[in-house]
Amino acid sequence: MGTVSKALSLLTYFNHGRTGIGLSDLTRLSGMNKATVYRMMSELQVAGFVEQTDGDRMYRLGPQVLRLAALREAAVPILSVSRRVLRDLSDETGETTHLSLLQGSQLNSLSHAYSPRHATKVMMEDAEVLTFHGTSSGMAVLAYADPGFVDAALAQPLQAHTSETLTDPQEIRAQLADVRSAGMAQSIGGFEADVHSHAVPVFGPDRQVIGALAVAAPVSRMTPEQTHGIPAALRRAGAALTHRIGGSAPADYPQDSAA
Amino acid sequence: MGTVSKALSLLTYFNHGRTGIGLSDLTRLSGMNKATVYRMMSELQVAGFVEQTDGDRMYRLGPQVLRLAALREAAVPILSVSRRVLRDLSDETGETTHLSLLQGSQLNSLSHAYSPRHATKVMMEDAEVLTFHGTSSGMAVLAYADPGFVDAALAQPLQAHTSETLTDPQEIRAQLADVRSAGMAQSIGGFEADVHSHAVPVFGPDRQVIGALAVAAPVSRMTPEQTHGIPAALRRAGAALTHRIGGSAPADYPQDSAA
DNA sequence: TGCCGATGGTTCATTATCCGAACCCTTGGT
DNA sequence: ACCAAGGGTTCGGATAATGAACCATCGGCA
Repeated sequence: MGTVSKALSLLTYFNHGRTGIGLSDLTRLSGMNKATVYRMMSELQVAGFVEQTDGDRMYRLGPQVLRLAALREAAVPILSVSRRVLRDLSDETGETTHLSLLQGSQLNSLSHAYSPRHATKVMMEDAEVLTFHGTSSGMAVLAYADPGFVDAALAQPLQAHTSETLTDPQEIRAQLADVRSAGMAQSIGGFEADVHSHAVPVFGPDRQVIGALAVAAPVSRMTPEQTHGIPAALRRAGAALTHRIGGSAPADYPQDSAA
Repeated sequence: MGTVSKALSLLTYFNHGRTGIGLSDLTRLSGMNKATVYRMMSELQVAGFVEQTDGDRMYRLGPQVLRLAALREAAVPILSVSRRVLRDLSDETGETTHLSLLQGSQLNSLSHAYSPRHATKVMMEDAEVLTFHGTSSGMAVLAYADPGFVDAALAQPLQAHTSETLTDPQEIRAQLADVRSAGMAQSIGGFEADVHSHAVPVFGPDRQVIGALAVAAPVSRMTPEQTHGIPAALRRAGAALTHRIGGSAPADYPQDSAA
């Protein structure tokens, strides 16, 4: 691995639970030498990718990432496009919706929308890592990912979020086949108990899956009517999002015949 | 310069006018060897910081920056960043400073700092609504807001806080032109008699104005020295704040020539 | 058709750069 | 006064970055 990759990998240790990391912690987390980490963080700091707080000397992400994100949006307005789609889908279903995108080998939640219809709702946080095996979004992505990618994802230790989480690679592969034939993944209590979520894949211009669009509802609210209406609305929204970002579904994706 | 810095410097060539750059262009822009640029971009690509389009092989910023930006937002609410800027500016000028941010269609004061240098000082309260026409902060924001936003703001009844407050939309628009050419707004007794305040706009990552940074001093203390020193310090502080929150000024904003 | 220039991508010997064990300095707890 | 832990620094040896030259492909263009 090159020096640049190592330096950038340091940034992956930041998340919602760890917005600031000290030099020693970062050394332990990365397994690299302290001097190495220090030099890399110094370079990242000069570039504005991280900054150090004044009191404790914790590192945190710097302002430069905001600039880059704004430029990325200017070039590929996935987030701004998705916001409308998410809003409409939340309005239509009355439930929480969210978009997650593949970033390298991990799936990150990046945008969400709530519906004001009900007092109780599923809460979401942006920039969180989603597991492939334990979420409907993850399964929707895996179902349309390269075989090699699936192998790599399932080769890692599969943690059970709840008692409902599937962790046996064989069972997961069997379910992926179901997802492919339905064009949609579904998870009842697989990530958090009491949450029933549906997800459809989102495709890029090269017909590769780039992420997933999902609806998450409390199990208690999944009436027969919702059980029918949510998948229908989600399918439409997914197709719309894929289309609006210039993507197209692969030939074997079950197309909405009414489209 | 280290390898990491060089690699990251490649990202600086992306801007609103150049959202996609080819390998040869990037080589010319950076002055580095083509093989070097290629290797670095490959590493950045694996990390998700850039991606290559399928047709032409232009590089553009990748989805990973979105994740980092979301985390930065979560980690650094703009207020905590502004507190240091306000403190430094108060120390430097010896006067009261405050930050106001656009929230929807109204401007709210959100943070302030006092200087211990003088016994008399302008007092501030956080979370107060500032009028656009009657405060230097409001004028600084309006001067860089969308035309439609300005129209809406001036269409409302314009109350006079003091006898000095401008309330004629025509006169206000004329003054906004002055603010634009100076890059700074100024109000002598416009909100409260006896208060002379200066304000500069603060910009977000999308070059939109998001608020204003201001210095408020008693009229009696505005010596010729202060009349020169406060605007200079304020300009610097405004640029620093805009930068530290990842923002950038629009092209037509009068830049500090000594920067 | 073959030539031309421009582009993206690759190779490999040289050497600049990075690495890491060990060290220093400061802080906070006891 | 001591200790442990954190941030930061040093310097010779190991490694990874470098760049001139090369290949492959593409799109004009006579």
